[in-house]
Amino acid sequence: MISDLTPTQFNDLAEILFPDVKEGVDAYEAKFPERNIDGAPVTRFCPSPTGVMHIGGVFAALISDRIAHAHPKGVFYLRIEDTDQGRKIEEAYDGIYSAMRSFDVQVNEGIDGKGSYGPYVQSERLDIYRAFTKELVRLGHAYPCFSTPEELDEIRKKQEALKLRPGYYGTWAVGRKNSFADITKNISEKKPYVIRLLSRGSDKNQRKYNDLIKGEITVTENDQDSVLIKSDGFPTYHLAHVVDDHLMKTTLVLRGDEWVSSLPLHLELFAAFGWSVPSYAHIAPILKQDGVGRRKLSKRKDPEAAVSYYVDQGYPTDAVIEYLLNIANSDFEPWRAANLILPNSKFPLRLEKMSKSGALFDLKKLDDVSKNIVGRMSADEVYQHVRVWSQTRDTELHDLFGKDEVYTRAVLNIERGGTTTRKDIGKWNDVREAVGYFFDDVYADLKSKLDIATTLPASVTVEQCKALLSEYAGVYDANLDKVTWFEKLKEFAGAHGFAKDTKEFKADPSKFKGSVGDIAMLLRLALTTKTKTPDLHETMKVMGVDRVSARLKGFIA
RNA sequence: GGCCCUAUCGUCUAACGGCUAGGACGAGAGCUUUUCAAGCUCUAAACCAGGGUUCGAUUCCCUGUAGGGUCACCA
Repeated sequence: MISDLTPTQFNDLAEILFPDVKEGVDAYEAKFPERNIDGAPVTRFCPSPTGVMHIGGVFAALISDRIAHAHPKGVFYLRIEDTDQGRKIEEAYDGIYSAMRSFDVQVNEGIDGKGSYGPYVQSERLDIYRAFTKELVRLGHAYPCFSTPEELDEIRKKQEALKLRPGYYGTWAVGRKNSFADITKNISEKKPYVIRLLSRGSDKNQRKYNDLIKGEITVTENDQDSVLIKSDGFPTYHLAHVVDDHLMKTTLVLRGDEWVSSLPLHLELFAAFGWSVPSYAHIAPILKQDGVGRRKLSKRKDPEAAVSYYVDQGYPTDAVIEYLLNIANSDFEPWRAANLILPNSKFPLRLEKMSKSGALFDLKKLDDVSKNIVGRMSADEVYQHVRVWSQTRDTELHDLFGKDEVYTRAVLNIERGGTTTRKDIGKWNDVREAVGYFFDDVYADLKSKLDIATTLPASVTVEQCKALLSEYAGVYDANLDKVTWFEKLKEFAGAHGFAKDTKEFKADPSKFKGSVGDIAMLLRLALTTKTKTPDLHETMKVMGVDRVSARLKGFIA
């Protein structure tokens, strides 16, 4: 005997518990008909507004989006799960919406007022949950439970003492034993209560379930009378998930694999309602190395867990997306190499190729992916991105880039657009370091800290260097092509006792003050204050003869 | 602890039961008409352990070990 209550009593109970629920479940079923989408997948992303957006959330959203949109009529929607009134944070709602907008996932419903299967925020669906819970009570699948937290605690302690499985199940589910009279009395006395599932399952029954990522998994039947409606009237995740995904016609539930263990409960709930069950795909979490062990990327401990980190650092969204795609399906990289110009949305993502266990987040790899993406961008694209990024994050750089647009674009265009790709910029945060010296104010600042003697060949004095620089300023001709320019530079080197080429120098270093490479390095350092810069010839060309001349002569006081 | 899941270079991973276990990032060495980057060449680097099935096991099965998840009126 599962419950002492008769069907009639359950029916009465439903009315007593939910007297105000007028809209029957049939009305809701009629309101949300099957979608006319030719069997296309319907997926969703369901974050809770409890803090900053997590990179793992973007990962789940990305995969859900790509799987749905592999089909022309596929639907991917956003649903906000704010049933925990204690943990919710008002700002988090906007954080979710803006993250969805800035990472280019295509959200069809649940954002910007789109979609006709809403509301897409759970706190606005309370009447729906009440109607369906009423139905569950009426069917004898749920009951009110008046057990206090203290009583539940006591039950658990007894179970622990007896080395039994903890939980509210079977004979331990004392709320099941309440008579109809007890229940009505408690209600009339306004005792607080929750609504629990009246589970018909047994932990002795196991069966196989095919998860689209994990493959075949063993599920043990649920036998816990889990809470469906909390005492504050809000549903738990479990009830809300089942009702919403049924009503919104979800065909594939993609979620973190921490949910695998509650799959039996969800299966029982779908069965209790008599509904078909969606497919499930449980995603392994993104991990972080922590000492010897590894753990989930944590919002509190790891700055890179928050999506805002990538936006603030100035990673192009495509870089983050492609890195994540690569974690999802490792054959993304070869695909990208073979399809250089296709948007990554064309990549055929496969759930069954996803890893069953969590991957360690690798910032180095992200940087590499990002450098390749930035390297493929045109100077104009880089310019635009930096302008937008720097506006709120580096106003000095923003002003610098705004001052002389033509010059700045020329700077960014060095060694770009040809067959080679520069890989010195991976994120907009790198730009200041990479090209700042092109701007006179930044150069002046850097020069004041520069000790030109540090990289000199031992054979030359600082004064001789300064003289060389000054003299070269007089002979530099900005109109020469690269080959001729370098020929002239070699002659210049030779005229001052330096070897014209490296081999000659290496053959007998004692014969020279240095090689043409040393002259080039001296020029580079004087012009840029850096030892690592793009091609010197192009750099000088972009700087222009006046600037080059001024900088080279600037070392003589 | 119970239950579930996972296990290949440092990292992400590939390999119908069958060649010297492949690639990428990272590390190291080298090449080049100037530095760095890029590019090219090369090097080091892995099948968790033990049984079984099999002509043959990284792959299938069992056990162990390790790691992860979960056991809430949180999601």
